[in-house]
Amino acid sequence: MILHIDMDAFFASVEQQINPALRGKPVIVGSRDKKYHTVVAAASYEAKAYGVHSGMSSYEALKICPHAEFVACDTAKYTYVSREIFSLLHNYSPYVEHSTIDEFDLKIDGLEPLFGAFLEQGKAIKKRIREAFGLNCSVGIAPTWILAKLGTKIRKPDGLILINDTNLDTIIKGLPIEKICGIGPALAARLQTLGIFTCDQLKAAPENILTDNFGQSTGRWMYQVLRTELSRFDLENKVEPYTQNPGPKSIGHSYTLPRETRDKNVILAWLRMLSEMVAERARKGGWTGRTVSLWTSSKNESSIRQKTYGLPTNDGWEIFTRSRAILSQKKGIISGVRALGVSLSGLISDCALSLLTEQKKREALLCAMDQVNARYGDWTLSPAVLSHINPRNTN
DNA sequence: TCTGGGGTCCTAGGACCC
DNA sequence: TCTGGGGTCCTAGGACCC
Repeated sequence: MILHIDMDAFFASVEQQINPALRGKPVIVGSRDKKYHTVVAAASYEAKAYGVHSGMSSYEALKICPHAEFVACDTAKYTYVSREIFSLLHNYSPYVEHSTIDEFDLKIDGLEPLFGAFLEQGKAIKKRIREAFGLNCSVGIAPTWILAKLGTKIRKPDGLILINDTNLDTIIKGLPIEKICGIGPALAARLQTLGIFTCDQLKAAPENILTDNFGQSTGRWMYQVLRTELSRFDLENKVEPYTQNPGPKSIGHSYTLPRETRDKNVILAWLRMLSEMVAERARKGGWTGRTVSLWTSSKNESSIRQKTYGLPTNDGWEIFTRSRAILSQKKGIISGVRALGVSLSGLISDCALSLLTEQKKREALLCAMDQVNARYGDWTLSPAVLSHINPRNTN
């Protein structure tokens, strides 16, 4: 059984806890330190009541909710609170996972003797988080991660639900397919052309219809996503949360300019800036990477060009040089630039690299030892611990 | 004054090697 | 004179998530 926790209006709620003057008021957390030219990263439930939602431009949000309090996004703050919640959850299960900044997963099989029935466990955790942080969350409990996640989504805010074979079909009856994590606008539109609009319709769809239309991978996933029994294939295909944090696959930064530009100097200045930001973060995390990607976008189009180099780097100048080279090739790079981004992938952990260096040093050492011994006779050089039985040692 | 910024995964085709 | 197949790496683009 998976117990999935999704914090309610997380960023906005943290701000309201830290600053009591914001409590009970509509709060908009913007992604940048500007009231306009940004989008809504999170909205308090008071703001949501006016139709404000994350992702919409703050300009639009302030139009429909002019008296909202605007707060700049402070990721460090939210990360701190998130880690605190994570460590608190270890009191409830030995298996806790942290999938995003405001979501957590607990495996709760076999814990009933300690904490009571599944719903009781959910209730206790919600209460504890509220007491400790003043924050509300929604909890979904189900045999698979995807169903637990669905549970939090349909019971938000402050929800609690247990999904199992007994109530699954009742719950998904008439539920729009977009509620499933992984089915966005594009897949939903394609499903709708097949006459599939709701979760119960999706569950009733024959597997071959889904695989014929969406391929083996996505098709099988769609067939399994609303079922409680999973095959090995499905366990490998994210119906379950990942078991351990595998580290990042890429590190990137991007920036949207106030307006579109063709000025090479402006573009290069930002390229340099973004490269340094990426490099700094890579070094901080102990990563180095071989592939540099340059993303450019204008009003109507966007493109990504990437190039893989033989040697990994986390040097800002080197990343800048590589991204500038991609820019100068111009193939597919759009001329007027509104936003641009630099990202480093093909990441290798610094540790692995230094292990590699250590290994190289050791190989060089052994090679040198062999050469000396070839020239001056076996056992001229040997490991110190062997000195007392060294055939060349007359003592 | 008019849309952010951080990611992940999948697919498909081309180049290249054995 | 004519023709295979498996595997890896790389790139571009699409879809999705918070």
